[in-house]
Amino acid sequence: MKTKAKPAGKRRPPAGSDPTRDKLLEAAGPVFADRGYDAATVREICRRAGANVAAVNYHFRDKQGLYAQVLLRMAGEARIEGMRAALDQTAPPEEILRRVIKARMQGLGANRPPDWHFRMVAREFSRPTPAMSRMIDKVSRPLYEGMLILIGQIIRLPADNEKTRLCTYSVMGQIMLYALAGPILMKLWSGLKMTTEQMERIADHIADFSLAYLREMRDGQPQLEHVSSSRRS
Amino acid sequence: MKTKAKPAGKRRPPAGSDPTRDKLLEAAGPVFADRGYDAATVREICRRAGANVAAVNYHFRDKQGLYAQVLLRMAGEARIEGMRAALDQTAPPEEILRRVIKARMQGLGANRPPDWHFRMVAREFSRPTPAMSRMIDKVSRPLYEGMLILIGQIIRLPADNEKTRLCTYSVMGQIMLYALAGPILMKLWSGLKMTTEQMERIADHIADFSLAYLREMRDGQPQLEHVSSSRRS
DNA sequence: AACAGTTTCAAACGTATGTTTGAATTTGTC
DNA sequence: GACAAATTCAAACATACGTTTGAAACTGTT
Repeated sequence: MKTKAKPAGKRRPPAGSDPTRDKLLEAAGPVFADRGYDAATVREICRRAGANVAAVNYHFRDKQGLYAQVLLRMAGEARIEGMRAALDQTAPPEEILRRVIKARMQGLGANRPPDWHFRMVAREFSRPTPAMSRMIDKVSRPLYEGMLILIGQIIRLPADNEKTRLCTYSVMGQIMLYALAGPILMKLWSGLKMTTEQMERIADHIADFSLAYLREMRDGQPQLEHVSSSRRS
Repeated sequence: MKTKAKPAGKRRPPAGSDPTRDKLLEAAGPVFADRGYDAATVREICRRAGANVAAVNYHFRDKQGLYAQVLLRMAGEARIEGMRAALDQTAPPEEILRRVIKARMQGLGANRPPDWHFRMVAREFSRPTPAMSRMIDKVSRPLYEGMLILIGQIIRLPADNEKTRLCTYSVMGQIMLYALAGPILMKLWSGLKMTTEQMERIADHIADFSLAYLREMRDGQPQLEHVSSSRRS
């Protein structure tokens, strides 16, 4: 006999708020991010939420169900739609690259997700979970592939060329540093506030830093002669 | 009455090998990396090592002691001494930068640490542990600061200038992508084998990618006029 | 106020964990 | 082989975990 679940709700109007359920979701995010799914305990989550441990089963069926909702909620709050939109625009490739970088970095500015999002994503690198992997894959693979095409357009190489991939990784690495280790970088450099203006500046820096090389690649600068010849293959 | 610990050893000669202890350390690394300290269980580690659960207490006093030794061992196997050496060399700054990058990327090549090292480091971002933080700080802070000075020399700005920091982060981000997400990148791009030759090539790419911008900064290219004027302040 | 549906609660349940304990086994020295 | 130290073992211990359970409390409708 499975746990008594929350009924579909027929007698009461769909409640605009479900305070206990919301409090559980709020509390669960940071706990899962800190401790990972296995070591996160229902009791700790409920302690933080001010709820009874059975509430998890009532509202979410079980711990797994709570985790899934936390991920869903997190995906909904991810600030990367702007990258998608920027990639879809019609503009010179260099300009699109700048906009993509800006969109991403703006998602890390004043209105960035809470720190526990950073930690949750980092955890994915250490222990991929199916639920999390699906979420990240669904969100980030199209972006990755879009970037390959974009960088390829700028340097006039196919998207699957080694150089295109390496350049894409170089751009992504710069972005990911902030996306992944933002809070840590802020500790390392007290001047890093990740304000909206600062992230704007950083985005411009990353774009400029990257475009310096990408333009050389495109223009076949003398020091890149060997690459220039391999471009025809 | 605390756990009966492994004696200092007086009657037997210092054993060249301590098979159970070694097996525990071998087994513990991946388990701690996969599950984190809290969720990693002594029983799982002992199951993998083919040892009795009390062996952890006997050889390492407790779970914490085992973890500490795993970290120590891991630090010993870190392949970043080459970066330190390269930073200390006397050569043109650009050449040193290339060598530093090469040294680091070579540490990720054919003889790179086992995958669980990557996972262990990633976990540090999601949940810093004092022991791990000390280890990483001791190892990486001097490198970080050395890089700031080096980049500053190349672009002729002070080490604590914002631009110097941003450039340093841009270089580090590119490196860290492979250092942190190497195994994941290999899944994403089947052509990435992380062989010694390939990592050599990637290192050269990162150096070239970065130096394109750094040279512009140093030479005060026309599109960077505003930066050119702020260099005097 | 009665009623029925919903939500919360405390205790119980079955299972798991790190550590301790005392005995058995192993090992090296004489 | 005797002996003592070292190592391993299984069971016990105290604690903790996610889930279940039945009752109490709450809530909205009539």
